[in-house]
Amino acid sequence: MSLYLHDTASRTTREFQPRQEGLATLYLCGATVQDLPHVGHVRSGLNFDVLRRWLTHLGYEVRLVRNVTDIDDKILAKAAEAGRPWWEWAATHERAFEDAYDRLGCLPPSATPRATGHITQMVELVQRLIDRDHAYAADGDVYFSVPSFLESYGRLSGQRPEEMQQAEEAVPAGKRDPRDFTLWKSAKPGEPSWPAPWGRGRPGWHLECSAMSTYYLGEEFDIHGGGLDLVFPHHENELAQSNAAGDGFARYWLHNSWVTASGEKMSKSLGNTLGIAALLQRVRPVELRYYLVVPHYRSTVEFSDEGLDEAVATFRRIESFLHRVVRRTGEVEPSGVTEEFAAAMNDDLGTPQAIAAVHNVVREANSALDAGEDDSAREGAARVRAMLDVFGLDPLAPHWAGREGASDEAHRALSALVDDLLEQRGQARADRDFATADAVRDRLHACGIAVEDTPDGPMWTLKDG
RNA sequence: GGCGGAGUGGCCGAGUGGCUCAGGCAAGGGCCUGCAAAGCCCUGUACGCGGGUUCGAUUCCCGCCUCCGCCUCCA
Repeated sequence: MSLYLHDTASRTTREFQPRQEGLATLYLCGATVQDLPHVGHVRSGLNFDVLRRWLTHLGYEVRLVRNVTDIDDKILAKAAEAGRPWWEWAATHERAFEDAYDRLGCLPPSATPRATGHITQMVELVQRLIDRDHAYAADGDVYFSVPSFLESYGRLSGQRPEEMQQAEEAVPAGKRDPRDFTLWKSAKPGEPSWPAPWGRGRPGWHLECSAMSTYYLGEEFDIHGGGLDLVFPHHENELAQSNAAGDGFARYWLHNSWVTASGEKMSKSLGNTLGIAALLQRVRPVELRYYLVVPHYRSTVEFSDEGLDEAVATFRRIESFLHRVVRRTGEVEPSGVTEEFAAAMNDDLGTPQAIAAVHNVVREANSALDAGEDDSAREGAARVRAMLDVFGLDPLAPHWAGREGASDEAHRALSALVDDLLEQRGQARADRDFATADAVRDRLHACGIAVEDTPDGPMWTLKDG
């Protein structure tokens, strides 16, 4: 059973065959660090984090490079507007993105290269394109010549070059063809610039990804990922410039769909974005991750509070199952995933079916637990942990366990107090003094502590939200 | 105008030419429980509209409607 992935370029689901046995190389278009991250940005990072985890599970060594675009028009404009240095603006937002990825449990990529750190590689690439007559300099700007590469331009996005609508009104003087795109922008007064054979300037948007992906992963690598909105023009242009320069470039193109709000794509320009920080006031990071990671990566997620609440309830069902097993029978280590789960994941990352497989195990193991079949319940829990780990959602994994805020000392103190109260309640129950017993429970509840009676005795948890 | 995606039971969301058509949430009934919670069991006659192909279509084909995206910065 092998992995199949939907490749945007061929519009088919193809068997994944890495360039090199046992090694999977991935390049993911990360953020332009011009603003704070919203759910949509993070979904992309999360979707590819799950792919990376699945590839790892399948035994691949994974090299994942996720870039940081830290120089572009909007960064310069927004920084100027705020009266801050552009590099500080970029660094500030880069940290916000890193923090969001980390809180949501994304494994760190192998590298997170910045555009500004790879000007040399970009200049080299532009020179190669000029040498091959696929690019030309005009007044310090350098453009990629689309007509010079017509035979395959448009292949990725399915656009025909002759059908492309032109933004005629804004065609710069130096462009020979309106479809040509900028590789290098000549320096403007007050803007950052770097030296180049055509004069000082800064890179165009698409250039960095071609330069950095091949620098880290080789002239041909396995998977190039990003949001669906990058297919055109960003990825089309990357592909064109890399192929034109003679590089094989990406062998599979994967694109995640986006998060919408009220039916519309969430984007900065529409102003309908949902910030990560605000959402994490409402739900725990692991719960937000569940919400974003379970829908298929190529399906649109229509964000809704109800949907988020449902995800929270569903995740807690799985989580409380694991806690029940551990409490009853002791620590459980992850074992393997079920066949149903693996089959779903191998079919273009069928996360919805895969999570259904998890639920099936949870239900059966819950029954086993009720029936006192501890071994069977433990086996289920071990599988559930393994499967959740592929989603980055194992509540017992170090990343999530013990992250609930309280320090160990505070937790110990609280635990002692609560246990004391629960003992009083237990005595009252034994005396069939239920008024007192319920009063204790109500009191704890008012303090934010939920108490549940189980066959193994009372269990308490901190309520959140 | 060009290219692409989507419309499934109260809701979210898979999937398939017919056989009981995932899973979750919500709802109702039951078991368990002092109560509550959790858990387990049972309950849903769905596939945008109109044609066609077929013994049989939600699933294939044609047309239509609606929504969304890309073609300009965008995860």
